[in-house]
Amino acid sequence: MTVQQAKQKNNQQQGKKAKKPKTAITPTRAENFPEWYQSVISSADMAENSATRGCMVIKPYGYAIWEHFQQELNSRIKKHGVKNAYFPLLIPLRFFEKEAEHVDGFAKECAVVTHHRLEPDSENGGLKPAGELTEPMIIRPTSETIIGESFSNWINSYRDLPLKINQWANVMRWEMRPRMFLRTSEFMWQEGHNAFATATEADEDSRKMLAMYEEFAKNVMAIPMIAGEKTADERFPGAVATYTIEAILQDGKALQSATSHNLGQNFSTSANISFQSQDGEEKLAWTTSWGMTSRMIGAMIMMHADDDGLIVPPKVAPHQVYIIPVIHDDADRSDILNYCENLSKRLQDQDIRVELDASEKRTPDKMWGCIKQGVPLRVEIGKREMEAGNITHTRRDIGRDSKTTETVDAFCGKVTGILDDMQQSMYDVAYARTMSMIHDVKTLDEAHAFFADKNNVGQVRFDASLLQDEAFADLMKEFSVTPRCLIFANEGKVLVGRSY
RNA sequence: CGGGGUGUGGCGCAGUCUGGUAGCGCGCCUGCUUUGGGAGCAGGAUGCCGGGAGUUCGAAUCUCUUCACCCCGACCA
Repeated sequence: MTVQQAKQKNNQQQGKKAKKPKTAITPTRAENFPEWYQSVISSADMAENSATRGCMVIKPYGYAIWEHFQQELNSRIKKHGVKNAYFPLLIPLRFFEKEAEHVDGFAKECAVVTHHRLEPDSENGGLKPAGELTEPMIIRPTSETIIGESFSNWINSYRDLPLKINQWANVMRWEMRPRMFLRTSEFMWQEGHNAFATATEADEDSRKMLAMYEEFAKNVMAIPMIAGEKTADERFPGAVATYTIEAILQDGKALQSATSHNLGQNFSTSANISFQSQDGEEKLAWTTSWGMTSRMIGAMIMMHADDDGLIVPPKVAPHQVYIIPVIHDDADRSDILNYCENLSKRLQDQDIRVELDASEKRTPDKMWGCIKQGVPLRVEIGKREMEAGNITHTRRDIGRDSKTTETVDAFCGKVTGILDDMQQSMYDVAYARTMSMIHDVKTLDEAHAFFADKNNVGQVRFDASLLQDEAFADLMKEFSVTPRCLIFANEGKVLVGRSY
């Protein structure tokens, strides 16, 4: 049975019992998508808003997902010959001022550090800033300028190129409208910065890193992406070209999920990243930068989660298998727990991330907790299973229709396969939905008609030449849609729609 | 930063118009019965009603002022 069929069947069954099936998350996606999103996060215990304005606390379960994410992405980055390093959080204002377009793009959202000391404030009994800095610092919104400073020191000869450096870091952009994972004032990411001797190499590199992100999104996060190039208006400030992968979420809005920029010689000019070429000539390097952020966790939620909460792709799931002992009679407790322990060890030996819930919580609470946290495989073990040498397991993405009871040996033999199937199936479902949300139109009138009908969700795709049409500006304004990208896979076509 | 909304036990809300002992549901704790898709009964704990200033004999309630969060725009990974 496919996931769609299973879900359909599930819905039909629930439909018979009650008009409105009980869901773990309220409101449902259909009722209120933004609130549903928040509720999924808190129900899964992933993160919460912090006392610090615009910032969030990533709780252990959410952070564990991020750690698997990092691990997978980091190994891919290294395979591209990139080395990790770390640069300062604070950037002297004068470095930041060097690249004019860059300043225009980020100035409005920079946090500025102006003092280096606190002293008692006699007026209110608290503390006040003192020790004004001779030169203000900004908290990095991105690090092109400060890394450029280092690159100008590190790069002297064509022999020093290419130079490929990545850092895992937090950055700060003073956001007006924060949303957990999607847009917070402080967020975590990796930012790669590469330098080359030629323009061709730089452009190839920025496309290659985008392809890496696309592959990562597909195979690790099970998220299909629309890869393409940003239009000039949507470009990174200071870039010659910006390449992007866009996810189309369940509500039809697009989410820019990672970007890779060909910076040309803009930053090497302002930071003076120059080298002596083979023929002894002084030349400016060609640089790229590329980043993917904790926003991707938000994409994962909005792509995969359902009205019962989170569904985590097995590749990044903190617990891939969750074992719930079902204990009726205290006399069986230690036997059942031992049985569960044995299974847990066998799964660990297969490098499966397994969690055994031996807590005092009631069984149904454990089950719903497991569902809301989106654990891929739930295993229930009671006296019945134990005595028959069995276990019962259920896949999170399919639900109760996937409930299977079989022997421990049979399960251990195929658990890896089940997880792989689920990973693939999550992608397939997401891919089908993404494609169903892209609507081809021939004219701007057709696009207008599409967005004017409130029943329509998704994005439109049309000939990129229409972007020059005056009516396009009106379309953008009326429906707050923007060109998401010039689609690589559909040459000459642009994707247009609402976005986060 | 503009327009709208909301701040009341851990969470969700009522009470505010018309000032007069702070309430409900869920959760939490204790006990018993339960336990395979959100258990039942009984008892119990938890609030400077977002902060500050006023008006008043008296303020969750009226006035002013601040702060935070949510939704819609503009901006953005």
